[in-house]
Amino acid sequence: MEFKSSSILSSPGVVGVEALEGQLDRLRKENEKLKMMIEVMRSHCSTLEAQILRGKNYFNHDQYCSKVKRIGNAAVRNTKVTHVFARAQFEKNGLVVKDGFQWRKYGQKVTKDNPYPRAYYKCSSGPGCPVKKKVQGCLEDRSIVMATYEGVHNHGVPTNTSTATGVDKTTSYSTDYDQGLSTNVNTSPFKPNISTHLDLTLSASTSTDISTDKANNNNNNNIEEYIASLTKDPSFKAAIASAVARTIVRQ
DNA sequence: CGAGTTTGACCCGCGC
DNA sequence: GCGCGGGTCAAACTCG
Repeated sequence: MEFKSSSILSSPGVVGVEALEGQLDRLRKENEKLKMMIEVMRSHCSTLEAQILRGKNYFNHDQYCSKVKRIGNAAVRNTKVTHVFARAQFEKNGLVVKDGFQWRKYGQKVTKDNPYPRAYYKCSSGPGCPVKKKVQGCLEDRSIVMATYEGVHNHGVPTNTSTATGVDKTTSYSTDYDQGLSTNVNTSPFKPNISTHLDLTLSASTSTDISTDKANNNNNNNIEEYIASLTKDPSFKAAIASAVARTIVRQ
């Protein structure tokens, strides 16, 4: 995108108050156009973010809940069910949602409406822990997965996380896990306290610690991913093209 | 050798 | 009643 402000200001031979007022007026108009473009971008960012958070396919929370109810598993009905949208981390074993617990995989299925396999895990952090977890990738963005937790841990969060496999050594996982993540199936999983534990949204504002280099890198990665996801959106491109076209027409 | 993963088979509930 | 699909089991396999 080409901005003419600098060229206007630096153009030789422009003298006098009228000329400066003319420049100021043009700059104001230019500023208005840029504001409008920012507004368009903001509205599309909100739309896109809502789509990602509400979800398509299994990321449509209502559809997912109705599906869970339709399955009608008694065990599921009687236990606490939590749906968590999380940014997955690629490891040698595939997509991993790092939540501080140790999980043992006991099955994998390819479901009808999603080509990415759904993995089934049991908590192995504590003896006889009844908690199960299902993890399935998103159709449109493999870096995002939906994890479904069933049940309540009969033990605390493992303290020696450095020895556990699939454990995020950088995550300080407190005992408010259940309060923060174990929401009922009918409640929204998009609570602010969730996003402080898991990197659930694309918003850079969810970062809780920007004081370290690592956090800054994560922030930059988030912004890059955000930009990448925006540029993939055809409606976003159309909006930008429309705004640019209007700017050209008005000049 | 033990712990974890993979994967095909089986079970069970639901919709038609 | 039957077929479909999700969830679980368990034997085989892998890895440290």
